[in-house]
Amino acid sequence: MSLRHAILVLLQDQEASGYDLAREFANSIGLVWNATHQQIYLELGKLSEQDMVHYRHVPQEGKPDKKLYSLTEAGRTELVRWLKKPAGPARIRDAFMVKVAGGSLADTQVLLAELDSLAKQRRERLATFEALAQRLDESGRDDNVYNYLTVRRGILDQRAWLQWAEEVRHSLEHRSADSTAS
Amino acid sequence: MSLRHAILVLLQDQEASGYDLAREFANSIGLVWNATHQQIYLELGKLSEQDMVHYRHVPQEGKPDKKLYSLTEAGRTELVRWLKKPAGPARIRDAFMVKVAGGSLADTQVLLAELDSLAKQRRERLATFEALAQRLDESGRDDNVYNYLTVRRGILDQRAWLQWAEEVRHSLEHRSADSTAS
DNA sequence: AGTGCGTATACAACGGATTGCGCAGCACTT
DNA sequence: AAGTGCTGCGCAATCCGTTGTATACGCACT
Repeated sequence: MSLRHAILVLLQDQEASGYDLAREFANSIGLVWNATHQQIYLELGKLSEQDMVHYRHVPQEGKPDKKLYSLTEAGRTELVRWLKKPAGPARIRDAFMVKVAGGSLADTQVLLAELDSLAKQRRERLATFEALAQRLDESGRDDNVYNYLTVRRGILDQRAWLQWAEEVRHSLEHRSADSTAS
Repeated sequence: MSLRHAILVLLQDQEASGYDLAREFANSIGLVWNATHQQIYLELGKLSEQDMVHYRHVPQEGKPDKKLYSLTEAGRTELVRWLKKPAGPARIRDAFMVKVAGGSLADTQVLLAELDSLAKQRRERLATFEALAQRLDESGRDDNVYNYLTVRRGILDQRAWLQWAEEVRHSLEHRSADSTAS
């Protein structure tokens, strides 16, 4: 149970709407913790009931009204409490990796095609993160060290994946060349 | 819904008990897909009802009896079907990363201690994977390319994390030196 | 006029996942 | 003699998460 804490962390710097949070989860933080808007709205509702967050209603023109959430004292206290206790191990669900593990039954061409498509997404993400890192580096590095470190993690992650993808491609192409030749 | 497929992949090579699978999920595959024994037993039950897997009861001496599961034809067909359709995006839940992102509210010493403990685990895992990779490399590389690639992923992942950890340590130590000096 | 996209919020239903508990025997240590 | 840890299986409750659906307005495109 800790989508709540991810939300509290995001609200720590600035107030945000559910929609804003959803966008952040889809981008930067999404690499490390993901959530859909339904989940976020639900959790914001719960947090609000428990007085961890507070919102003000902001009418808008041309756009639907929104609710801007911010941390309450109780929310900040809860966040500090959570930060102190050890985090659980990281969990991942990478379906593509499972497919590679079961690769002997798969069609190599299909796997290669999927690999390319995933690699493309990763490269785009890498570019986004690198641009972001540079911007953070140029402005005050000290104020947002934590932000910077988060982005660095994203960069290293993408690079590691892409390097692995090269190895996979090499092995698979080798294999497919074999089977084509036979 | 695809713990089922991870299980089918594991059963593809060899028959295994629920307990065996749980160990595999805790180790090698665990980096990419995790599951507890309760989940595994439940899923094996469902798979068995649907005739995707089949088990034989094996009495043992000195240990509890066990059920050794293996794929049926239907299970293999389902696996092949699943391998063809594109995998969803990888999902992660890394609580420690969330903590780093919210680091400005955290106690630097606590974070550093946790970083060390996680780094230790990662280093151990890295050693295990590297040993495994070497063994696979020495025996026939071609038979278990897929297995080898899975392990490679684990290695690259650990290395990327450890590199990131170095960056984090550097930043945090810098910070803590500042605050100690002031 | 109709279609699709972006902003913004929300409910309902189902299924997947975690947590807590329980049983059972053997081996090894303290 | 009691405690700890490993092998092995399983149920029940609850919570988390996904998917589907809904509403509402403005803007741009065809």
